[in-house]
Amino acid sequence: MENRIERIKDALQEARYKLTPQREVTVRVLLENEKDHLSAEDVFMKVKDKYPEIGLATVYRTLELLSDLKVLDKINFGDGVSRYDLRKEGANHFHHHLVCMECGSVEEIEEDLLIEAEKTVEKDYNFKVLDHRLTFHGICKKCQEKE
Amino acid sequence: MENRIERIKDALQEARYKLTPQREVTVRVLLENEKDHLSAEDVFMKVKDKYPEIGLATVYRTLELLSDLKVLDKINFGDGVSRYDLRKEGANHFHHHLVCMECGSVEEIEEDLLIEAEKTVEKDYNFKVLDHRLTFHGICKKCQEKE
DNA sequence: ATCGTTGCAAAGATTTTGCACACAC
DNA sequence: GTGTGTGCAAAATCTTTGCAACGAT
Repeated sequence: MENRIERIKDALQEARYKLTPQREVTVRVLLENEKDHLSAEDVFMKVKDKYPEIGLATVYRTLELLSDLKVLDKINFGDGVSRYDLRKEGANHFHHHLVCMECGSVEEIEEDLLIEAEKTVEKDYNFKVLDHRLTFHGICKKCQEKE
Repeated sequence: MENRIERIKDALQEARYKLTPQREVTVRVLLENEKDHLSAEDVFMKVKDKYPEIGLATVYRTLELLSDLKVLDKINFGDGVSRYDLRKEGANHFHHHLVCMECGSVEEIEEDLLIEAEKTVEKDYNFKVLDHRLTFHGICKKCQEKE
């Protein structure tokens, strides 16, 4: 945990930004809720518990900054809000998501399912792949069992 | 073209909705700009050329309706707006996209790259896949040649 | 006459920006 | 001191909703 904060601090400093208290609290919230795909508003409320003086704009600015630095990925599951997802340590590909259409739960998959698909795209379409987004929509295990 | 409008009319009527003039103009605009991933505002402006009395709210309502009927897919490439994409005739999977990070162009891929990946997800994660979204981010052919 | 549909305007929700002040080096 | 970073409020953007009027059956 502290280790990962250090890495993020390094990433900020490399780009000449500081790890201010506000930014550190925001990062901690993201680390503590790594599986939850928080919206900016979600992050703001959780940060506010630990650091009540913070403003919403600062949270937005921090999230945008961390997205630019590729510490975070900004994702969108089709409801009106952007959500933020920490990039895994050393992961050079973005992980995939399974979104349940019944209960709305989101599961993450680390396994890279796209190795072949990327080769095809590079070869057949002359497109240089740098990143990808893959989301499956369907019914999760729990909701299948309910029926 | 007329053929496809008839099919969409059928889809509407099956769900007890009418193909009003406003809706028809909207559908025509979508068909004529099938490759362009228009935003609601884009659609509105193009519809307005043909049917100046239309209101923006009607366009939004039509787009939402057609999305519910699975005639359209609502997609989001990370800029602030939702875009709408006609589902291909008889396509039971959503096509994929190649988004160029240089010039912003969006290319479509019809080929299904996810057959194996879906099997993996169904088997290893017990997740029943009903649909998917796959977008590759990278550099398109043209922009690679420029460099 | 009923009921879905529309246009307009207003409201809502999310995100961004302007600006004066605070803080670190 | 210089310049980045912050908080607040206002603005901007995108989308949805309320409501009276319209139109087809």
